[in-house]
Amino acid sequence: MATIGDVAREAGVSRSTVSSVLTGRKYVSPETTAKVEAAVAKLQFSVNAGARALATSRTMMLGVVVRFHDAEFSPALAAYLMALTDAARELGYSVVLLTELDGTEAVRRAISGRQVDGFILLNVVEDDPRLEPIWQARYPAVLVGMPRDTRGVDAVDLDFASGAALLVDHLADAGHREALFVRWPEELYAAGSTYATRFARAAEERADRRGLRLAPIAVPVGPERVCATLRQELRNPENPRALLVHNDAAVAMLPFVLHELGMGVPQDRSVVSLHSAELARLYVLSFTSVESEPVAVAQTAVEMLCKRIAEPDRPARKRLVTPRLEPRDSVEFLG
Amino acid sequence: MATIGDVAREAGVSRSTVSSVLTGRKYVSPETTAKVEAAVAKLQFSVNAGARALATSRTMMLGVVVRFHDAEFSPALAAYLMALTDAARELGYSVVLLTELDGTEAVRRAISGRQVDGFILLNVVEDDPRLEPIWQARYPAVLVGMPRDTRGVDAVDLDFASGAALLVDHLADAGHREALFVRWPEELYAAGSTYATRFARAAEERADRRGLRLAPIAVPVGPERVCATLRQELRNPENPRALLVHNDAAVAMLPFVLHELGMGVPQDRSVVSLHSAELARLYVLSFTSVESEPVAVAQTAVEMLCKRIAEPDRPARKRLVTPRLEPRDSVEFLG
DNA sequence: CTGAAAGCGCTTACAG
DNA sequence: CTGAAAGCGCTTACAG
Repeated sequence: MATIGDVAREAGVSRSTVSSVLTGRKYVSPETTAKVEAAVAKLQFSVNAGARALATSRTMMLGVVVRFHDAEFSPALAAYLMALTDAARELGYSVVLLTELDGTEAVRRAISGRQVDGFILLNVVEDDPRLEPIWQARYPAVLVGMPRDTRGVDAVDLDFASGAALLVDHLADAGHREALFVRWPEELYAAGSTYATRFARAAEERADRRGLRLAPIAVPVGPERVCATLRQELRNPENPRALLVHNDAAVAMLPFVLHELGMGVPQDRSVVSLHSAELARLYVLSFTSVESEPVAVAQTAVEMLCKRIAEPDRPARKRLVTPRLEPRDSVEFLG
Repeated sequence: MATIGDVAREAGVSRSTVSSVLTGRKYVSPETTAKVEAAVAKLQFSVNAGARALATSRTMMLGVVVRFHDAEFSPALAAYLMALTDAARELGYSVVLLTELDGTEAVRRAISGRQVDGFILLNVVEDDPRLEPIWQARYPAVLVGMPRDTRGVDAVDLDFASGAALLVDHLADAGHREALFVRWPEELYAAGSTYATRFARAAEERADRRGLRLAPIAVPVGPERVCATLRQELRNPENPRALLVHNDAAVAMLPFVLHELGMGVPQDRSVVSLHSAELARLYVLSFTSVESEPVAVAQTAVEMLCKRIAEPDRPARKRLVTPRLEPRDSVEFLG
């Protein structure tokens, strides 16, 4: 492995000059620059990341902290990780993965070992314990998810409120006066999942304003039980014929259950949903929907984190990525 | 942030002594050790990862290189990443994520920047281009997937051959003489996917030996087309009534299509399948199956890589994780 | 515009 | 059993 000294010798300049062209932080004459670059190419040199980290106290690593609640159903995690990694590289950063297995400890260790320059916390919940060590160490971080109290930490998420409004309006505009609100498992709300709660609250509020009565249905965890619940609720003649779905598992199973019950969309049932974008790749989705925006959210998260690393003292920000409605003719127009 | 010097001062010893107790590579008297440990605890000291990396030329980072073929259908990726990260931490390593977006380049950069001590390549294909820079630099690596030529690199994978044998035998033992072989999209075989090819070859060979005629069915990409293909093939009266499925998308949709066609399992159709373990969490699965073992495979991969890092010159190994049959009464016994 | 020197925070022979 | 010194490969004031 070539070092900066080898390059310097090859180019006939000093090590500091090589460093200057490498970092670009100091003017170096075009001729010298060319010589250095030639030497770099010839020796296939590239900066030793550890050495640079030590000298600059910047690791150029971002820690992504994953946690998962069992009640969640999200093939989308991988999509987020890829999007984060790509966005990070765009800005010169690498991503190190931290799992929740030993939870907060992983964060603490990464901080005290100076392994990363900052953190991105995925799937944030209210009073998220991972926030504690970060907050204590005043370490740069971005939350993906929007707890009520971000404790002065930057945060980004899909704008679930406007997503909820889009869907409620879509039903109300078509003349519906009541809808089944198919929710996540209760555990998820209890666990403090921010998106579940925020969507629910916004949906209820908007429905109220638009004169749409919402009949909430808690869907249990596990594919069989999801199907059973849907079957039962769809069969119940008392239930409204419109469905507002915020539960990926239910969205996935619904077409099959409807088909099984011989129910057509939108003739027999009107359906709108908010779900993770990845779902569309895996399932037959034919409902008017608002989809999560993993790429946009990931990019925003990385950008915010990099800015925060550069300027630790700027005021904390909250950003919401606005989703859009994907119409798919799944709602009956009642006039 | 406390440094080793602060700890030394606090404990009243030299920096090298502190280092000795930290690394454990030199005997230090119990009293001195205790003093050092007290100082470490008091100052909340923990070794600066970059500095240690520079001094030892060990980063304690493992690069996990993800790539994904569009024809693949695998909510299992996240499961693999988590399992790898957990296994790595167990051995003191962190995981940095490298995506395929700029493919081989990411690997090359990580090598020349000495960012990681070794690589784990996920979803390896025949003649995988990511192998090139690794091989050139003689860098430690483990392939997850088993190409015909591993080029002297360690490799681990599920034993698809024995999985195929288990399933074929299960059908043959029940007296079936022919089966529909529901395969991955042709693109995947063409792309050199090792698991797709290895399963197919083993299944055919075993079926031959057991007198089971296999009628191969290529399933296209995309949920709608998967359903359409299944529907058509199941309706075709010429087709065998037993199904051997190696295609996660098909496994996921099959129960619904069967139900739709009013076909019962095992009365009307016998089904066995090999699929990723994660699938069972997401779908209603009721077929006798062989499931992938992400945790076992990930652990083996990490262990192999760490051994390889420790002993660069040991001969390359190939390891296959043996799967087991999960019986679910989905095969009719023909006597 | 370029270079010599110090320093980042560790580890590791080497003396003692 | 412990410590002083050199070195890992960079960057960055500071002189010139």
